[in-house]
Amino acid sequence: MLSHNAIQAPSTRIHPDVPVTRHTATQLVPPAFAPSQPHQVILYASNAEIYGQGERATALYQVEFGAVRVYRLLSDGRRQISAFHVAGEVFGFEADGHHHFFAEAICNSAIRIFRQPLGADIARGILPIALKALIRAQEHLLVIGRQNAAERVAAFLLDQLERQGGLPQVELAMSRTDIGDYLGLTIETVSRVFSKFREKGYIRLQGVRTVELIKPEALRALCV
Amino acid sequence: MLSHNAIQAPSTRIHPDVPVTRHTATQLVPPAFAPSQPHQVILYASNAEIYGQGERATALYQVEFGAVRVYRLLSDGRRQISAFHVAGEVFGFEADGHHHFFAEAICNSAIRIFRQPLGADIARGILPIALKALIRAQEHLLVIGRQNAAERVAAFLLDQLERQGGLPQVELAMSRTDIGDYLGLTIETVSRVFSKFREKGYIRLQGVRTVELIKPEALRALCV
DNA sequence: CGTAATGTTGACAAGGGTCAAGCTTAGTGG
DNA sequence: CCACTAAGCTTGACCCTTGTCAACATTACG
Repeated sequence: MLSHNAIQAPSTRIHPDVPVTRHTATQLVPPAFAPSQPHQVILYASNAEIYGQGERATALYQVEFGAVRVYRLLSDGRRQISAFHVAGEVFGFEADGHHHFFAEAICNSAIRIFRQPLGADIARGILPIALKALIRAQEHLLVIGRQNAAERVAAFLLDQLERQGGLPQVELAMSRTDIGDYLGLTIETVSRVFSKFREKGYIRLQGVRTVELIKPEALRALCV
Repeated sequence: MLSHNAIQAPSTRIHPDVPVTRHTATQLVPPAFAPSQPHQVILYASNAEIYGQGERATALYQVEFGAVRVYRLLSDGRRQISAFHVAGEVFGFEADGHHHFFAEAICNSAIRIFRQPLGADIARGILPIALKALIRAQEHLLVIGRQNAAERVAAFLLDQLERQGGLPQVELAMSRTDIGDYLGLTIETVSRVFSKFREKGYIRLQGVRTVELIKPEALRALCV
């Protein structure tokens, strides 16, 4: 369906940028806490890796500010972003002591890292968060599995709207490539749908990363 | 992408069977335990609903025998199955006290139901299970978002193989429709891929629900 | 200000959806 | 026990949405 003749050199079309840049997590400032403390805040530069697939999972992560993408790769470079995370959100749950995904900062971001092992009380505290993540992922399955391009982009925009507290001026932290890889579309298709929404008067684009949702109800009607 | 002109009467093409059959959970035998007991086992007939979207979520469920599908519907009838569950597996986690999905028995099945509220110790016990479900869902996102029809079906068959302990004779509990709705494909496409795999000698079909995986390595090569 | 990265648009192709017909299997009743 | 029927599955023809390729525009950055 997507990138079929993907045997082609991954570098040509498929995310030449993705990250070869492992462990370049540019630590803009020293940790705010000593390692012996229960948590520390680390700053990551744009596109810096926070953790990688296969690494031992020893910590939980919380976005202080900025944004994070969590994704997985196929061996030919196809990428699926399973979630974006913004300020306040917790991510990095893993089941068997190993990360199954990559996490990267989308823009310059501060991440609070909790390294301590999880006690029963903490387990109780993070269970609701994990369950929310589970429901989000399963709802996203419906979007990707059963909705067309316009419906997917509409769902994405409305999700962004909600996350930014409902004010119609939506600031996108992520590129078109990220959006495409989140929605299971190509950047061209994402771009075309944006243009179509603009022509229909559903949205207004002020710069490429600022979307004003003029008719959110029209977008909502698409998501049924 | 799928079912676009879905404004058509949902009954024609889109799962006329789906459920309408709410709460028909045919209780083939009386509960094995009295209601005051911490859990009970209930038998569900094929296609009986175990719980429905919007219901208050008060319990956890474990498959004793049989198989379960968990899914979500769009208003026009498009369906996305987010997970299948077989003997031993636990499902029915919900975050805010309400079910966000439907659960149905695929075939005659026995489900153990735990109705008691979750204490800290239980929360600790089910956290790993919930996290595993989360990882499964996110991995499934990659399959649906970034793999083509053949790759999806291959991933599905290998998953079934693994779940049945690795013996190459795989018994499918679910219909082609279920498989399609799980993989984000139509039944026709699923059927065509099965035929292609048969022609290539990857699988042998003994009856429509029994698949012998002759060359699992060929299927694995597809999933990269 | 020049260059590279990112985004947009168009032309074209193909994977997979839709529609339709035929085939299999399972269930039912005579 | 077998014939009939319905549900489920397969296959083919056709076409639409979206991917691919390519050129161009815009924005960001040094």
